[in-house]
Amino acid sequence: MSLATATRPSEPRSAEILDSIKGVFAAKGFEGASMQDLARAAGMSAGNFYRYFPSKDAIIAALIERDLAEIQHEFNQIISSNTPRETFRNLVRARVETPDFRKEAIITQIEALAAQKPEIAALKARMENDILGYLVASFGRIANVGPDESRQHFAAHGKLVMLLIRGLSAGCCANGAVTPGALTKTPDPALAELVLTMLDRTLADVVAIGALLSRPTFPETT
Amino acid sequence: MSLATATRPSEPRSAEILDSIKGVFAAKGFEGASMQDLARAAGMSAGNFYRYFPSKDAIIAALIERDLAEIQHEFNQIISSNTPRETFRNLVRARVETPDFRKEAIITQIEALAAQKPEIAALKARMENDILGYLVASFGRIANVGPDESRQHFAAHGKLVMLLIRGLSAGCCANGAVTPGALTKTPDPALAELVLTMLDRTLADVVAIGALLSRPTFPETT
DNA sequence: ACTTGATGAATGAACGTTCATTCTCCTATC
DNA sequence: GATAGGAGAATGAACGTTCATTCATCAAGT
Repeated sequence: MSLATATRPSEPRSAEILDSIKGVFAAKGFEGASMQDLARAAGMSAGNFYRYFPSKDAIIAALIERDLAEIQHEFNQIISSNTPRETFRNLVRARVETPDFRKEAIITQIEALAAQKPEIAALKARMENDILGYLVASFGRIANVGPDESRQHFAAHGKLVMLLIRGLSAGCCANGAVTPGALTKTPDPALAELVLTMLDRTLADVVAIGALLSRPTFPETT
Repeated sequence: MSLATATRPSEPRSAEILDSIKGVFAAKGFEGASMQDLARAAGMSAGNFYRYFPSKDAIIAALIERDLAEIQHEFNQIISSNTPRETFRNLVRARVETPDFRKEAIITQIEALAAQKPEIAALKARMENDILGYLVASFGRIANVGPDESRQHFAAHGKLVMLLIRGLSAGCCANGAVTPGALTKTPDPALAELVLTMLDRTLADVVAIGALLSRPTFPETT
């Protein structure tokens, strides 16, 4: 029976497969990695691979989905923390000092793919929008500001933070050798320090704006 | 006589062709654009296209080369200016407020391609290195500091500036529609303002460090 | 024996690149 | 001025390869 897609394999198995193929995408790029490569990395045949992902595009879609879930979990830590600002800073520092190179390389691929495949572009847009939402919510929590006001005043700050972190992490993937060992590069420490300073300044700005909003003595802050 | 590669076409013609195909690369991506697409955009046949560029890779190589020349020219304006700081800020502002979307989209493609083709990775590395060199030289000029000291103290600042500008410009290419009209998007003005603020702060930092270096009262600045 | 999981060769489309051929236009000769 | 010759410019069909995807077949468990 080839119709009706036989049976749907288990969810956790798909997650395992995603883990085992991340490296291939990171090293060879989306178009550079053939389905044979991916199946081999997953330890199965090309045909069987299609029981887990209906197409090549679906693989990156799944990767995005999974990343998004992880990120959401991290932000939940911040928002539910008693010391949100410290929690935020710790998570940022961890991400800045030891970035996940494969993840960043894959995001680079997704960015390029978005020009070619509208579905990927939509996924990417949703991912960025979601992350921005989490960031703005975190800022609201840190600055003690309601959701609406937070979104209104901190959206640009959120984008700036995304820009800084992504830019720093992407920079250290500037490899050039296809050798997998070259992916173990750490970002320029001096640059990382500067970026952290900028992040601190941005957080300070956010808190200051929040303080102004709480005391509506000068409501002219358009 | 097909041997001896016939004749080498003129340089300016190649530049014209690059102009006419930039949009195709930006809209469809590097792998998404076929040689037929590119030839059609250039108004010639596929075969004739190869008289101008020996391979698909060579096209992006040429694009990088040309961009680099333009950028070098802009930085020469800064370095040879009597008011380098103002010139710098003006050029940055122009780039931030009206980015060249096609150019940014192509850089996104190059970044993804670097994972796949070592030659492109090398070109990309050279491009980034050159731009960093120009930035550091500009900072040296602005802060009145020699080249060696500039390179030693301002390298990270240069990388930060690259990160900020590239991140902002790349963000507004977050299209998703393949429709060419969608490329006419302007960056979030609030974000652009924040980025400019960050750039000003960085420039101020650079000038402050330069002032410290001129007066070697406290040489402990490791 | 029958279902389920897995295989990997086969398929067909798409692509970069090549090349035999045609077209265009300039020049030299009458 | 008209014509023939020839060289470079341009064409587009064809080639060989690669690759995502499918499917007939097999293996193992019950």
